[in-house]
Amino acid sequence: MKQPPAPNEYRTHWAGDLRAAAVGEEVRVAGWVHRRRDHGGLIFVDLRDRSGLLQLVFHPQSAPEAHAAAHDLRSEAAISVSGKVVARSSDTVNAGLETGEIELAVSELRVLATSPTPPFPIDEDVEVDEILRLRHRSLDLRRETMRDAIVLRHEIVAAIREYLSARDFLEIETPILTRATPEGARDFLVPARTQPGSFYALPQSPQLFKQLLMMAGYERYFQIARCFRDEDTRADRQPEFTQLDVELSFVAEEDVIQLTEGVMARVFEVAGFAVAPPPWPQLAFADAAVRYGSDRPDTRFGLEIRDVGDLLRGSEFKVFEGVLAAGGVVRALNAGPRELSRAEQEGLNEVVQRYGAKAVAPIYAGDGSWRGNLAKFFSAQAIASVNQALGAADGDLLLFVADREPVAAQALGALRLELGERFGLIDDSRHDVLWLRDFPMFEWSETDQRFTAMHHPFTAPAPAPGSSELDFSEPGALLSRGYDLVCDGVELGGGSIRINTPELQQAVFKVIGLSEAEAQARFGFLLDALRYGTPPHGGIAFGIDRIVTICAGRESIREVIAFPKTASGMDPLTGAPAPVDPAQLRELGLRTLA
RNA sequence: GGGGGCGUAGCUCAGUUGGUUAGAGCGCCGGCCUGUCACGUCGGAGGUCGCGGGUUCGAGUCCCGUCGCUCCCGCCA
Repeated sequence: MKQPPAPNEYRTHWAGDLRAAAVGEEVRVAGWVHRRRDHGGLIFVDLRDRSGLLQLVFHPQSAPEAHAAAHDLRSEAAISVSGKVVARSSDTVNAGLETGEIELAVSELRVLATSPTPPFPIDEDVEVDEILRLRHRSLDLRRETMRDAIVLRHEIVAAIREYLSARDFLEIETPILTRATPEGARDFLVPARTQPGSFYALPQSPQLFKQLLMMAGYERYFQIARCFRDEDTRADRQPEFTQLDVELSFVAEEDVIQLTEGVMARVFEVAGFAVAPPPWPQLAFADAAVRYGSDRPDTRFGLEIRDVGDLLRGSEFKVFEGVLAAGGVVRALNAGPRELSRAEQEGLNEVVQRYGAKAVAPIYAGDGSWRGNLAKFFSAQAIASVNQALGAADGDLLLFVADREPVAAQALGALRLELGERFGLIDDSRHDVLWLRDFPMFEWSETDQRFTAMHHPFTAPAPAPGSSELDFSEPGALLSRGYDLVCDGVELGGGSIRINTPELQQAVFKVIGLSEAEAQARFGFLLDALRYGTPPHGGIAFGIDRIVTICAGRESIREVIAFPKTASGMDPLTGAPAPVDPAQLRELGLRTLA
């Protein structure tokens, strides 16, 4: 701990902070019974507080009363003890314990509160059913791995606050009760008692408020902001999550990126997470889509994907030709010198089929030729050029997917990750950070039959590649002024330069099918504020939960959130969500459909 | 909404082709034990095999349904 505790009737020192320098001192410590070793004569108790563990010794002769009481101690009882710090003899030093050179010879024991046997072990790091852990979260949080994660989370957030505050950023709170947004994720709604039939929405992000703060002249804003999205969860997604929200005025992309690199380099430093010093590499979205089949590429290993459609065009292989004729793509990766069993190949098919691809076509590269039943369809020249593009050597396994572009890209991206993991190509001690840039501004949505903003509709558009003008007649070609930060295949955050004129904002709304009247109704307050000299501004938002997860080396975001929800959005601790009293509903002018 | 995995003692798990009284380790309870630190040692308790139904002489095991957890697809500006 950073400071000793203020001495009181329960403790004078943190148990885990005592060292050999304290030998001879009379101290009092408090905490929980971590483990007890009762020798009949001597009794040892490991006392745990937030600072760590300390061995207590109860001697039957020197402190008979305490010794007798210690015999009845059980795990997780809360106790306070006083005694003398003594040095351990050299043969009883425990090198595995920070306090292992000393121990406390207890003279007085006060049992402050007893505990029944906990439903799962607190003193060892075993896998326990998660719902049980969540139901008894106050016990689960006592476990060292959880405490480490929660402490790390605090240290990261504290470092962020310190770093940004020192650079003139103001932390400003924005509303939790706000207005539903038509774009984006499903909103959590809160019925308004004073206006039956009307609802607040919980914010999906403080996006519009932070832009208004830029319009208001606050120049540099940040917030550790809680956000809410009523969508299905994942290992890296919760219905409520915390983001670091940042916005700056009179800036362009490089300004935000440079600032962010400073913040995140500091975060990684605090977490002891080894990454290369900034500036970090930047990759265009279009390149990432081909080479990694992902907008959050894991660049810690190779197996890069190549587009080989043009090299193979005109072959006798009807599957590839059909896809190419329909405007699709043929892409491939070189899996190296591997032999696939039939079962393994079927497993790879399952991977790509999750993303809508039909199958993986495996071909074994020979010396200037191909083996396998597909080889006969291709000319020697096609084979040679594909071998060259994939760097194929004799015996290498080449995996092809032919499909519509997004399907083939995603499928091969997933295949690449699967192989990287299966072949053990990912070095866990290495961490790669990079920026993704040059995203498309709009995506065509088949379900809605309209364009949607790929980032969000307040992002400033950029001209299509090769053009210098914003041409809204071809929205699909426009790029955005957005940027994402990716680490080890995880999207840690993303942001953009924003639109700063009402005309441009209206033009973007129009592309996504929002009429002027609708735009006025939904975002009138934004369009109005935009008129009054809005500075060029931009910012970024980071998933705090994801940052802590990756820094702590955990598998799930739930491991770094004190009170998370299950995959179905339930909280086993409180039982939320739960039915409410009919009187409450009446007051809100609501009734349930039963 | 869809697909995969899982559900057996307090915890983590095993349980063969459907066949006697469902097992192990840890934990828990009791005895012994003065240098342990995953203490040791002797003894003991502890089970609605998630729930419901079905097939069968017989179901932890097979079938149907259902609930829960989890991973993924869709979704997540």
